Amino acid sequence: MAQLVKDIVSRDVDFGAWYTSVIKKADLVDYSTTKGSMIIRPYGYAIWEKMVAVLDAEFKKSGHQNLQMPMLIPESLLNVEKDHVAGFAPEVAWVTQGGEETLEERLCVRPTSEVLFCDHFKQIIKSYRDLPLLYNQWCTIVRWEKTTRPFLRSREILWQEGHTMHETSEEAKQETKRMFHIYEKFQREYLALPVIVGKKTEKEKFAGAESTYTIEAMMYNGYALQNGTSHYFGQNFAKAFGIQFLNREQKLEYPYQTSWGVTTRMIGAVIMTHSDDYGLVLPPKIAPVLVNLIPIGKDTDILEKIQEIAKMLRENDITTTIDQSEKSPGFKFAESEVKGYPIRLELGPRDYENHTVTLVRRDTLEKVTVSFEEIVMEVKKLLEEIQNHLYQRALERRNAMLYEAKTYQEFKQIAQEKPGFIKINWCGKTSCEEKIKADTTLKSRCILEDEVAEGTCPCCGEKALYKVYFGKQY
RNA sequence: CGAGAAGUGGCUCAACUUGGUAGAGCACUACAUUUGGGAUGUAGGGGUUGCAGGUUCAAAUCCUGUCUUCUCGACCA
Repeated sequence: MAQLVKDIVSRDVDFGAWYTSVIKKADLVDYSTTKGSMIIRPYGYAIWEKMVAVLDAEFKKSGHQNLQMPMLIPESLLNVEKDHVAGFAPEVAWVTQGGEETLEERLCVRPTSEVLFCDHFKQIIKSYRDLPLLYNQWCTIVRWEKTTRPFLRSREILWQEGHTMHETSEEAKQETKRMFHIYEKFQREYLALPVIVGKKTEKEKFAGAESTYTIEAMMYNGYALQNGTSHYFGQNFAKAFGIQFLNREQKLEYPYQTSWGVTTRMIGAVIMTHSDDYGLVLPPKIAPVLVNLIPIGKDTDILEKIQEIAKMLRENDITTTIDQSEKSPGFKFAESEVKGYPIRLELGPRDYENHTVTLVRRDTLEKVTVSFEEIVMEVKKLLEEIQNHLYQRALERRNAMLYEAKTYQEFKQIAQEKPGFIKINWCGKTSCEEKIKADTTLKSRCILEDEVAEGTCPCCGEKALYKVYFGKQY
């Protein structure tokens, strides 16, 4: 049986310490000398590259083009849309000096690029023929967060931000939905994350947006993680920036806008959802290396055979790594678990004699013995099983932490006793959200658009308008 | 940003209370023996104690400031 890894605290004992020990032991990140700026190590960055490859292809398939905008925003430009600046002002970093000279106008390091895009859109949008404009950029942004945690909340954030402009509000709204569907599908199919998609309340929506859709994931400890957003801006920014186009009726009109983004936080979500006390667990579809081959003993025949097997796997598009270090087998097994390779392949003298290898799947740590001929087939089958099993396991765990409360008393009791999300009928008033926050520290996650509210709001007793999930968040 | 805790080789910690030449285990390097769940022996390299200042004949140890990390709030992808 597998042995617990030294220095990894159990996730049931101290979830926070467990998380940081897993990402450190698996060599995903390192702390840098400035608070909130993490070093993403090659193995961690490789996971991000897998995610980027899939999403970028999806964006391009749906007609988006990549570009690169500046990193600095003049203060006057940030100030153009008042809700936007009010929302972001508390967390922007400012450049006030260039070389030895104090700048006449402060420049803010982009916390998001809406205003930069708008400033540019103003120059390039003239006619309905210029629309829709579907842009995306992969970049880093800076938000001066108070509390930081690798992947989940950093000051320098690696992300993707899509910015689009449309002729009609209907088209822009469709774009908003199309993109959160892409996110939802990606997270379900690739990251094996069961997510809840819904609309943010007025209180929680993006600064300057008309509506914000959110992808809410639930971590192992029942905490929520906002794992992607898609905003509909209507004409708010277009009006503030004076972006107009000549429409099909020969009249000047303000275009309709969206933006949407996901970040390296997704890596944190994957870890906090799937990993365990043995270390990292990665869904095969985003694992940088699928099979870790471990030769046992120094027999040349075994080493040659394992090279041959690795080659065979690679020829079948299965990424591999061979652990040829001098470490003992036990060490290699444990290390393989820490790193979260979906499958470990062991080949020792006993196996070699029988023309078999031992395959160990990371999610369940179950072992199977297969003949040389069956390796590729069995590995493919296992990878698929692991991917599905991770999703199913996460789904069951999450569903077991979904609650519904009818009365405020019941709500408070669940909030106090059980981690997870609590669904209630809600009146729609911010004051009730604030009261709930003050009483329980829970915040609204999202409004469930497909569900119809019934009865009254348990908080104030007025007629309920929405079904809403509440939960604690990272 | 508020409350609390902690920073000593890469990691985990000791020495701090009561100032007096920084120590251990793991990791690392070399060689040998080992190899189916974190091997063993021998030899070796590596720190001036987060950073800055102060007190003192003398500071890891006492004082002040500051930075970073962790926990809990507030803020947030």
